Amino acid sequence: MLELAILGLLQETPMHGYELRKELVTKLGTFRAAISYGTLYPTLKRLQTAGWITESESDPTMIPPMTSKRGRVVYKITADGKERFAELLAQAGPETYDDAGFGVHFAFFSRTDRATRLRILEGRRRRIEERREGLRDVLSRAAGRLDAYTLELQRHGLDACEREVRWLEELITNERSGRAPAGSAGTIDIPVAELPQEPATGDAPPEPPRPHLDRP
Amino acid sequence: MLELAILGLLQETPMHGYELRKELVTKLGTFRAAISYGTLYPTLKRLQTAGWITESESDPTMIPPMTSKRGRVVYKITADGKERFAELLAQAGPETYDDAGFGVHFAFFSRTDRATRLRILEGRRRRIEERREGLRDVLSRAAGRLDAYTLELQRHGLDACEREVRWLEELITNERSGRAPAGSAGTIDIPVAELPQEPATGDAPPEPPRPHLDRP
DNA sequence: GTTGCGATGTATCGGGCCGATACATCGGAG
DNA sequence: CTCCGATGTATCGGCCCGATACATCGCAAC
Repeated sequence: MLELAILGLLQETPMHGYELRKELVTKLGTFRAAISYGTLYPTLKRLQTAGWITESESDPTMIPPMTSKRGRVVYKITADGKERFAELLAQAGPETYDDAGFGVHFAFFSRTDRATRLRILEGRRRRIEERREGLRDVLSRAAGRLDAYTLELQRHGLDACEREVRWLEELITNERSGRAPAGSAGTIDIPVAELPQEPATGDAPPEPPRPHLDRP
Repeated sequence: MLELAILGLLQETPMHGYELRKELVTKLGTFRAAISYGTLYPTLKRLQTAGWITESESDPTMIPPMTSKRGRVVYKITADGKERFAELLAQAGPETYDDAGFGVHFAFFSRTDRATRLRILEGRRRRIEERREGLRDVLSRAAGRLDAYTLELQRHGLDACEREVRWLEELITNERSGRAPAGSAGTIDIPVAELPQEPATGDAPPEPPRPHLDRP
């Protein structure tokens, strides 16, 4: 999970740990609270051992407008790492559909082919629908067994589920009709040379037309 | 966290692991996915070592209509355990306000005094408001830096935050005016003898009048 | 000037929790 | 009679978190 996120961010540009964490927070905001350094550094070490990334001392190719004055340990993705990233992006297991996993995958949707995007969106919907059915069961069957507060909690959970299903449905419809989400912005403003643009599983490249999505 | 949940459920009635897990799932549904046995059993062992609960072989005082035919290891809360539960219920640290922690505390609100309920509700609101502000920052400041999908993810997260804040606000208002939540049901239908009704921190007992809460 | 503080930056440790896995038993359907 | 699904207890490896400990830089206050 974190592996995918790190590989994805390092594919945009090399970074050191601190920057990485900040990017992780802003990009995966809601679904993944903070990402502790106690997770980040061991993971970086793991990725290094596996050969997906390399470590280099404060390289001078740093973009000047970046806040970091003098990087200590800069991490950079390797060719193998890019392969690994593509592999992780395309595959969708059960962990792809839980809150954290879905969030990470979704955050990289602009680099995922449409078929995979649809597969993930539908898998996530299925998952949430199951949760929703469970809550409906509790609310109808066990209504008398539970106190008012517990019921209110379930109701709130049910509400959130229904809302997410509707959101997913909208996204799925848009995908099918070949539109990107609401987006006021386009792709990422990084040197294209960084991205070899390997066609993941042979599909049209992401970021199609993109009109708008009716949201109140 | 799990400690509080287990103690709370065992205060209602003695149970064995399997039952405990099922109750855990239905009562804490949304906020806490499944609770693996790989978590449950070690925790039970820990609680036992600490002296909060005791283990007894298949006791005959089992309620017949219960699904379990023949309990193997039945766990029962001790007097110390009840004290511990009250202590955990009343105290509110930072972990009380994350998703899991809040869910567990909320699920036991009918056994929490009003002052504590308000404290927790407000703490949670504060937490979500911070998350919301973070998302607003990202959406306004970093709008051009992120791709359409990432933006959509943030928007959805922001939406969920705003909704939860409104929900909390409603609950807080209700608490202040001495009402329970929407609830169509009252308290739990367990023998009152099980609950010594110790006044946690000296406050009026929960479950006041309870009219309704206007939800669409 | 120097002192001290907040942001930047790297790293480890203990512990909670999860998913996978392995068993064993019981009631009932085929 | 046999197999299957629900019930039931338990462990293991591994991810991830919070707390903690350092060290350095730029800057503002005194």
